[in-house]
Amino acid sequence: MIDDAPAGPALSEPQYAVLAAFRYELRRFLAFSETAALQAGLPPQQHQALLAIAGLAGAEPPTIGWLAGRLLIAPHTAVELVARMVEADLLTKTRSSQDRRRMELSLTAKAEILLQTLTAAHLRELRALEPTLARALALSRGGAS
Amino acid sequence: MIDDAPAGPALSEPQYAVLAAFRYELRRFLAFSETAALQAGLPPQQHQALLAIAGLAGAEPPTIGWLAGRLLIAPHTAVELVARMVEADLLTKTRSSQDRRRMELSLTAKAEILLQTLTAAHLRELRALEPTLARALALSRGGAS
DNA sequence: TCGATTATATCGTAATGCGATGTATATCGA
DNA sequence: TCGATATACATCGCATTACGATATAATCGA
Repeated sequence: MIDDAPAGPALSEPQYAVLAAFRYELRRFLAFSETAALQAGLPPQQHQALLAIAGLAGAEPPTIGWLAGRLLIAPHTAVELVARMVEADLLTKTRSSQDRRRMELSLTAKAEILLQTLTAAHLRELRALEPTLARALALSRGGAS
Repeated sequence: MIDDAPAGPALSEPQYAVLAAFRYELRRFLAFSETAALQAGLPPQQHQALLAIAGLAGAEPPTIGWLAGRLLIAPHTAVELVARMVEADLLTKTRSSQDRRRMELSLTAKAEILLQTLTAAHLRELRALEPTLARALALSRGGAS
């Protein structure tokens, strides 16, 4: 085996266990979310797009580029995502009159209904998962020297 | 707009904003993790497999089916993942003598070195991100009736 | 007004997980 | 102990989705 660490102090086994547990809980939450979205008829990434737009408090209307930033995807990937969502009657896309390069996005009534149900379910799940997640998170924080 | 909810009580805008913020922070952590793994030369899912195995405290040696359970993927997907990792000299796969159906997995020295560096970086990142994540998590919990 | 930047769009490609299915081994009941 | 069933791993083809490279239109600064 290896006695000495090549890139820092040796990590104890509990640190791997704690981080692994945190990632496992994260996966479970994300898996719940994906399943819930799919059961509602939404590809998971489309659900995230709806949530990001609905959660935008500011006065600025969301655009494709803004959505890409929130979802951490490339702008041209957001273009394709939005095209699928417009096709599915989840978003409307209108060219901005101020800046004719921009496309302003807004939720359709269908999207709002879907998102409302999904968000309620997510908040319930998060309340159930929160203690475990918070504990794993706290352990991770305190786990290293 | 919609005054009344079709599937439960109406959700206020702040609830969308809070949940959206939580998911955004989650994405940022996961994006950090993927980038860190790739920079170390590991596909992200292979990194997760290494972490899951290293974090296994029990005496039972990990198998392909066990790994599938921890990663929340189908068993045959884990088969393919493990095959890629054996090919990349990250795992060894030996048939169990107790149950010749099972394949027992263990990390190679190369994998241990990679994982140690990655885990240290993740724990650092998690310490930095923890306040924001914990706050978003707490808000989500308290956000619904 | 011209070059640089920004915003969106298109096309081909690659990675990865799944469904359907197959094979070997183990286990349980009569 | 033999056959039915369950378990564990494996293979193949397919679908989804994001990316890289690239293109076009609109805006902005000097």
